[in-house]
Amino acid sequence: MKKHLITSALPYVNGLPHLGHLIGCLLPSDVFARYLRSRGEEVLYICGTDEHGTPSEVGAAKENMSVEDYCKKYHDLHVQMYQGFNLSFDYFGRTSSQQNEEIVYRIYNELEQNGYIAEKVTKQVYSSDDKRYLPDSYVMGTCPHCGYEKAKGDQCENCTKVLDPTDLIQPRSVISGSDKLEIRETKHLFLQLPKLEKELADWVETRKGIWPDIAYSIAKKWLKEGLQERGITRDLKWGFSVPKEGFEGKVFYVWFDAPIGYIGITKQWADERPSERSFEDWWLNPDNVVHTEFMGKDNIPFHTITFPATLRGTGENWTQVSMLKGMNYLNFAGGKFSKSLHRGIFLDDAIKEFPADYWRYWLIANAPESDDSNFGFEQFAMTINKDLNDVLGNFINRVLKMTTNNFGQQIPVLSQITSEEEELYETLDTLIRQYSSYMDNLDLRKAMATLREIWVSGNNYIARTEPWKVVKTDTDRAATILNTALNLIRLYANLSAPIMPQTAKQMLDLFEISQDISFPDSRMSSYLTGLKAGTAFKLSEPLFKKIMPDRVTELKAIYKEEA
RNA sequence: CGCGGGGUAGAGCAGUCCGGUAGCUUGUCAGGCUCAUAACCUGAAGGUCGUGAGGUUCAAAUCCCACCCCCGCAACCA
Repeated sequence: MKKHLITSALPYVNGLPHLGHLIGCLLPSDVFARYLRSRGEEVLYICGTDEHGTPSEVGAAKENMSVEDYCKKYHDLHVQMYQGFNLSFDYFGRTSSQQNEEIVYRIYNELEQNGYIAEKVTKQVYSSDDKRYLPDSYVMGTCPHCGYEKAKGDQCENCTKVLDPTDLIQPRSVISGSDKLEIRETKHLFLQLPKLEKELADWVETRKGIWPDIAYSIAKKWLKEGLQERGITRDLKWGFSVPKEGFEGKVFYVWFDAPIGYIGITKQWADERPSERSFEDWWLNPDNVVHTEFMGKDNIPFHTITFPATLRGTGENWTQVSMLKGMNYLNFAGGKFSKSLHRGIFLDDAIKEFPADYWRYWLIANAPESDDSNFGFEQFAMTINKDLNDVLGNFINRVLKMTTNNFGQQIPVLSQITSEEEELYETLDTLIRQYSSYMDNLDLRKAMATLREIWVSGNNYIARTEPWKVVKTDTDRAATILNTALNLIRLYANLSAPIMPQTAKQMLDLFEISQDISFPDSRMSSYLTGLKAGTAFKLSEPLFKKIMPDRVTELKAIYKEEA
């Protein structure tokens, strides 16, 4: 059996993550990791903060900290928030780690030896007041086409024309506002993507029908337009220094070392227990590892083209991505979430308002898979109230109470199975097959619709069999129905656990025996008799609380969601 | 003529690849039930599938053509 390597795109360390980051890659990858573990698969789930680059340097300067301290501070905040949402990383590392540096140098040296690295002199904007080179988007000025005064050096937001920093009238630094800019010539290293194009195109072709359309078509687009050589170094201080003569004072570009970070972070994980773990087992073992990557759509080119090309160029037999899930964007009140404007719902606020599982369920059930989707508190409340509270929560509550009132707090005896139960088994066997097939294919919204149907089938069963009536005339029959219904709670816990780990645990904890999460691998006819008669259970508060209309109004005001 | 995604009941979406009486959730209305959290179960109404009295076809949401609208991306923004 192949083992599963799962990676989530690495969130940039600068600033705090919001719901868009959560649904873009972190949460779906966690759900998939938990799902595979529940099926007994061997899983290594890796993530971490992406730390190098200009935004970190600028952010640190703003907060008057060293870049090292700044990154550490925000890395820790990320960790704290992801714990709050129960993300089950096997390791959450950092791209600035010494292990990542080792891997970056190893890969760079191999690329160099194989002739995939070239030197090239480029022109860069240098700001003498900031004492640094400026990336194109850090240069601001008046657009020569439309006169917009806040055009950036890569593109004018107003007229959308693509610009070069030298096109701008009255250019100035975004960081300091200084206009003391000059164009300097500077030497950089470039990865020769064109040399790898043919090989890459053949490989991408084999991914047709396996990757989602959005990923395949973006990769094809780049290949169709022809790959260009790509700079992999920058004139910055914060990063891994370039180990080559004449490149002193320069560092590798963040987009070169960030994806390599998946490997570097795996090595961080392995180095904790070197006697039993090795990163080679996962990253230099393509025949035995299935690698699934999760990312937002903006990241797709880097995961389908540049990173695979980088690995291929080394000549080593790296584990390549097999499955790839690219997500569209989650919008808020019709617009984008924004870190810089603090627009939207950030994770620290989200967790204060509602339990993590509310967010996890809503986000997965409404994941932006085929198109950008929108977050709104009204929709959120509706889904939580209906699906979680009414359908699932109420089912558990009615079954527990009815049983308690008639048989006490223990599972009653299962006697004669009837056609009602057989019909239920059959319905569930079909739905569970469907559910697992959607999960295997990472069709998250469809999987959630099916999970909901599975919950509904329990209410349906109770409505058809009417145990509250039957108990007056036929105690054995009522006991059988409630025994089955209580077993459904255990089923629901195990099926829902990848999405709602905390709630699932609460559900299993109702029964006073220790149980681990595991996906039902047998048919319902035997699975739904798994909890034995006589097993004690607890009564608890309802698992979910409704979100009332006045609360929705309040939330919309606090988070500035326009109607 | 830059590229990609999307435009299907009030809202949110599936169906489009491989043409064949338009489906799901929510909301609305009616009925059932009264074990449970004003919950649950069943049924009904609601759509000329962005536009084109466009093309192909016995048949188009689905294939072809033209156009319109929304969102995202455009390699130095992660």
